[in-house]
Amino acid sequence: MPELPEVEVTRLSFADRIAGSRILSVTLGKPLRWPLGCSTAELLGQQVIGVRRRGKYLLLDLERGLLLLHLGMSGSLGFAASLPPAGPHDHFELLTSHGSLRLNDPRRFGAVVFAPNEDSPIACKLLGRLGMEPLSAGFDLLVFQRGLKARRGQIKQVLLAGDLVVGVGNIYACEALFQAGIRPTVRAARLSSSRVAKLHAAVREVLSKAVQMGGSTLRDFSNAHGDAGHFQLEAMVYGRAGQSCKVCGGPIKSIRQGQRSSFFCHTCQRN
DNA sequence: CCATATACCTGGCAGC
DNA sequence: TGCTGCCAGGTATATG
Repeated sequence: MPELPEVEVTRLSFADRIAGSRILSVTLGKPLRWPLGCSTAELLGQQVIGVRRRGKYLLLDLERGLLLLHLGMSGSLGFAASLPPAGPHDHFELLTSHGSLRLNDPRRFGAVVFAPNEDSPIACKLLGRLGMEPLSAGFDLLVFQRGLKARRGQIKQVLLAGDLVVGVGNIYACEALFQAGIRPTVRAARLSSSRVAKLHAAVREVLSKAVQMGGSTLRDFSNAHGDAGHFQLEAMVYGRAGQSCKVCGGPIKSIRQGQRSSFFCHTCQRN
């Protein structure tokens, strides 16, 4: 579930409330993708300064160091003064003076990793190859254009790779390509500059609209308040194989690209 | 260096 | 009802 919009919506739903709190206890469940990388004692008593986002990572700034949180495929966070008893899929919990922050992640592709600072090896390993932030002013059209020109792969795969632009996952790659009228199988390097400009705008528009709609809830995503998102109702192509295109009425196609499903309209998305 | 395949893990669903 | 196989929002790592 968690692409950039879901991660940002999650951040917005608890950042203000947790900021300034102090960590009172740490509870670990089953192993996640990587080990925490520090003792729980190292976290106790530390103040939570704030919550930032980089790509699909949340960065919990502490007095000394930071926690990198990733929601993987099935993760979600909850934050409340008091949470229900922990279930079998709750694998990390910070009890703070402002409330409890809990990660629920059935598939456990997510992670919570401590880094002493942003230049530490572990932080560089996880964040170092990330591309431009699509919703920031730093999402430069010319850099995007040059980056695409240098790629031999298909545009959908290049978007998903995350080393040119971050945060675009399977749902929003499909949606942005539809909005830009670009077929997901086109070689990135073959896109004209006007189509690249269209795609650049489409990525921004689709992601920011999704943030406004609270993200997409396909199965069980919710923000840290427990609210579901609604963007999935706006989807033009994702998950709509065989249904009719909302623009031209033609059938939405589904294909496989790099072991993942892509959805597109053969008529509205040409070359 | 680049592009593609694999692995990680659980649960929901279609089909038999 | 219960079994099997396939599919799912991500991405580091291995392989070619």
